[in-house]
Amino acid sequence: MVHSVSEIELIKLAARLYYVDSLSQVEVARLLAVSQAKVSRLLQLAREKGVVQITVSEYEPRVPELEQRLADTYDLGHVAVIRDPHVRTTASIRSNVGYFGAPVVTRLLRAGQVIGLTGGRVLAELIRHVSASDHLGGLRVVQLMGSIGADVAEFDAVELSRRLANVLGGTLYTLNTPALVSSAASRNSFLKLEQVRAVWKLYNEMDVALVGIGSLSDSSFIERGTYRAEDLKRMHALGAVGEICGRFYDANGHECQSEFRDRIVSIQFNELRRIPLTVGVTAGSGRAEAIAPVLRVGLVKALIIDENGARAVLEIADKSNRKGKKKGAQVR
Amino acid sequence: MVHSVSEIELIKLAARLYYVDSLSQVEVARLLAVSQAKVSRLLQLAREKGVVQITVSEYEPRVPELEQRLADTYDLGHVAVIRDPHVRTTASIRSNVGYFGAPVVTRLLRAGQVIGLTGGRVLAELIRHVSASDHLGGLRVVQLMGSIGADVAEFDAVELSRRLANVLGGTLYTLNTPALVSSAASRNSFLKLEQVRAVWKLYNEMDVALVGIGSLSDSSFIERGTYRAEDLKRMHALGAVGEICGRFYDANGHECQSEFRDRIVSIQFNELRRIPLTVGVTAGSGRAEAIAPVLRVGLVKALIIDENGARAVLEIADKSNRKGKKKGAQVR
DNA sequence: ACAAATCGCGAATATCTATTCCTTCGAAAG
DNA sequence: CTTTCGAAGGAATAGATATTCGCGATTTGT
Repeated sequence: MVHSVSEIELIKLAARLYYVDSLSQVEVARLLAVSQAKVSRLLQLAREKGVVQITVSEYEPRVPELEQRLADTYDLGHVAVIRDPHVRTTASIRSNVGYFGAPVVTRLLRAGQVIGLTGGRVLAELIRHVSASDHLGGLRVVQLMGSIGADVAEFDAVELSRRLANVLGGTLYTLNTPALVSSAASRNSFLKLEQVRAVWKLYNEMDVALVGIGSLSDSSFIERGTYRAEDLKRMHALGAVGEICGRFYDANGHECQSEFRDRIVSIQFNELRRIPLTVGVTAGSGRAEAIAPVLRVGLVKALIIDENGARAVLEIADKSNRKGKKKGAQVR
Repeated sequence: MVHSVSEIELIKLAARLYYVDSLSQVEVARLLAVSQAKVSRLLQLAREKGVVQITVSEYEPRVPELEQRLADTYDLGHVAVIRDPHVRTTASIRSNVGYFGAPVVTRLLRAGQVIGLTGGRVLAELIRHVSASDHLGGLRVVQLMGSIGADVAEFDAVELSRRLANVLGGTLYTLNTPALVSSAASRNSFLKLEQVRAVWKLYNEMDVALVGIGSLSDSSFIERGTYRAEDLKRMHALGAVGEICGRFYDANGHECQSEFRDRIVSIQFNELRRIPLTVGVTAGSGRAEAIAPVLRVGLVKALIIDENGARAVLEIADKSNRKGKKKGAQVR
């Protein structure tokens, strides 16, 4: 692919006519007596070779100020607060967090690590935007909880794990069980399965876990029919404010006792807490009450969140600071 | 059309995603929760507002060295030597000369002037590329010779004059006669027509004339059937080397005596020579022998020519310099 | 020297982008 | 409160661009 001097002149000429004089490629082609296809290729070369330079004034996709405050307040190692898009629909906020969160998360991972994943819509968006060019290799990607519905949804832990393993390079360790089984006994028999136990063992070797944080009001579990609205109402009465891996916890970050606790197939909080790096991935200000507790107790050690969500979380922190004992939180 | 801060952030984001991350507009639209149409508009704004800056490394469409040599050799006021394109077909060379020659010519013109035009394919290309944004107004555009064929071709003097008058703004003065009539008597009766005489009078007020320079070997006149190949052969035997406005001349730039001379309806050489600025527009190295004489005798005072043609003309100049008396030409 | 592989190109086509047209919404005027 | 105007944006579509495919030329390997 060597280009002669006159070839480079040709490229310059094409670039000049197209970008400066804004002729169409067909017009340029006529002028140069080549095909439009060739003009398209010439222009690509022009961009690659720097004959044409396109500079875009920097867009800052993150909000450093909020990141700093969150990191200070909850003593987090890594925080990414993703600036909200102009049009704030749930979907656009999610995909924004996914798009700009993906490279942040990717940079936390190293070749050969054991990575755990749950499901969730925001997490799904993030995984979608993990680029194949960040290939690491040798990962072991482990599913942290069973599947939510009978059918495998786009954002189930299995699907996300599979995609991550494919894109970054690594092996998928799948649980192949539902998230919620009919009884404690049933759960125990599941856990005895060789396949499941092999996965479970990896929980102790895990380097990074990526988890979604669920609220009681807007939950994938209801959408997918695993829990019913009444179930959540009851859990709420018991003090539950959020959910991770299908497990409910209260405002102090303690897991709630309930009929479900023994029927859920997923990593346990004590195991989760031992993982060196647990990254919460979430979007939307309605989640704040679910997020604050797990940050406070260190169940989640890093956070990818949207701008509005971040503000909501900080507001909660401020409130409890003002009236309660100033435990762990400090004003900056 | 005022844009808020968040609107500008939106523009930046769109530009960033499109130009830096090279997402398609549809993908950007999904991410921003707007339509693709809006993204297209945002990107346009981004370019207009300088959020995106596209710089193209300079392409030098002209060859200053050859221009200098031609100007020195023939004492020309204005010379443009247009760099040859990579692929040298007759068509691509012509359109190149037209494209880059057009602004040069336009810059020579002033509002209110009387401009004369002949026909010709290169001149046609040039006129084609005169941009409406260079509107001057008040021009009088005069046809310097009759039409070559029965049908009006793309590159007939009428058509070119009409277009120039339209684009730059001015009135068209058309001859409405054939270029070659059947007899001297016929010619005389044509010249007596009030309409024709009105045009002819303008020849004395003319500020600028744009003329093509024809060779005997490759002539529009043959293509259009005005002259036959035998005619040209005969003219060649009489010493003719070129043609301007349908009039033949020899290597010394003197008009040839011939049966045609009294039958051609076009401006005369003595009138042409009085015009303050006569611009020759030509392309192709085969024309060199026709070009050199008219430059030497000052029938043409400025030149728009392609690179190869320029070299050929200079070669002729060098040759006659070396063996003949060093009249007017100087080595630089 | 000949076959095989590679390259470069343009025609056809798939894909992406710009524009047109129309609807909606909100502000200003009546 | 109603009407009118204009701005803003999306759906449909016209128009432009990128990609695929296959062919012929050129180089490479045997």
